[in-house]
Amino acid sequence: MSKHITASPLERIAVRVQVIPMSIVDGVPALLLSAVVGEGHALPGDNLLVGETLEISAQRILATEARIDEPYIEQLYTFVGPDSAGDASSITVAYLALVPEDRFSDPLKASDRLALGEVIVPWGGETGGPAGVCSPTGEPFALVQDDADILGHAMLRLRGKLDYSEVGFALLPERFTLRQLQDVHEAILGVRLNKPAFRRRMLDKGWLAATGERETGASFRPAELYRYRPTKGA
Amino acid sequence: MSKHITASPLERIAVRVQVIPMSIVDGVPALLLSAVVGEGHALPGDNLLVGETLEISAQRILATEARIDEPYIEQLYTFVGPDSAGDASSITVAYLALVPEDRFSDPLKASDRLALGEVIVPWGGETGGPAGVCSPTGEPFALVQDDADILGHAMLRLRGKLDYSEVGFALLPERFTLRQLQDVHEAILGVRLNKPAFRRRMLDKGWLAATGERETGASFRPAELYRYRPTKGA
DNA sequence: CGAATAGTGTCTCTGAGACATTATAGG
DNA sequence: CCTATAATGTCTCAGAGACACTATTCG
Repeated sequence: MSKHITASPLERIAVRVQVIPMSIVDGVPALLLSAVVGEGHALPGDNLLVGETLEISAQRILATEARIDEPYIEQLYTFVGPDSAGDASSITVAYLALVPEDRFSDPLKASDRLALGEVIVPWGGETGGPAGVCSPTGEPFALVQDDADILGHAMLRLRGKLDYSEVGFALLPERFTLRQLQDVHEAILGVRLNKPAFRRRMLDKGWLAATGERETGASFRPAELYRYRPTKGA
Repeated sequence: MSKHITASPLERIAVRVQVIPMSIVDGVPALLLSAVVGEGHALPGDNLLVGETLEISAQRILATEARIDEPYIEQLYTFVGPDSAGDASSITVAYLALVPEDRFSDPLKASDRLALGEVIVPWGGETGGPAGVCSPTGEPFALVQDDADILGHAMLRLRGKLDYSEVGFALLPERFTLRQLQDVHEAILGVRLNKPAFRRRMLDKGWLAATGERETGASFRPAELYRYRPTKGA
């Protein structure tokens, strides 16, 4: 590590914002990766621009690099790492962005610089640690260590917050069936859940409003569609 | 908000690290505040120096401004705010530091620039929001909005992690009684807990190792002293 | 022995897993 | 009527609150 002799010892450095655009695709946690010239794939990211807040910067990166608008967004953590030039150091702020599955298809069709990756979590429960990514056909993507760490943090955060927060609904369309909600939970937690218990728990929380409508196109009994109803107050 | 015309739109700014040195004092969550000239009290903080990681910077600030060494330390969150000069913007990374109660007394005796503040959480459960501080005699301290927000985040984080992590033990000396552990939990959660249930839960987690020793100096039956035993593996 | 707190046994209630049963759509 | 899935009823088990009871130290 190089030491600089400066007039002021104060560190004045570039700020990098790195984003994980995540969803549940085919029942598996998945994310969008941008192609990096000659380096395979990496998380979408860019430097913070003058006048931006961190959250606005993350939204700009998502819109520019992954063509995703109005995501649910959440800060993960911040660390010191090398800057884009590679010699000096910079600060990186990692963000997690969640969207419903259907909002991944348009960006993937429109840009060949984007790739879909399936998340591989090599640890159980809330142990924590880095996570990996592979293509939908199963070939592993090479990730830099920082990206694997960020992704691991993202999965840990999701598993921790899923049960008492709205993150599960950020991964679903506005109207959804209880089975879809359960699929999302199972994908994030990496375990199978008990159906009656899951239904009871979700309905008891008061988060769900039945719409009276039912899904269409199934060749069996159609499930009722629910809507997320944010709880006002404590 | 002022816009700058620069050759590069890249934001190259100072990084500020802000720390909450927290403990449980007399059964109440408390923290150390530094005196700011002409401005009352504020959270200890300083700019990131060249070559420092964020965590090392937080430790330096704690050692320098609050005379606290080897704390349990945890990153809270990062936001864009005004820098120390007040005109341009900077990035602030907030850290939470936890120490046992007895490690607050030496710094408070040694430095008259430090003040002890008791945390006031104006919300129940895990609702979240800013928190306040008052002196041990009950007079409120004025906090800037950012500090109140950071403090609220800290309390929210503590409440959320208390039950499944080691943060509770970071607030206790190496050997402690189950009553002390329960006092810590009650102080953080802001509720009274059931004694037998609390004992069972803690002992069942396998986190505690009985030392065989007992506390001394009490005029009643002395409690057994326990030690925290980190769980290896999942 | 009295006071004060440590530590435990037991009842009950609640929430969740397991499993079986009923309900409803298309073919 | 068959099949596949939705939705629900019920049994059981585990964890936690409530409460009372026993244990142990000092004075």
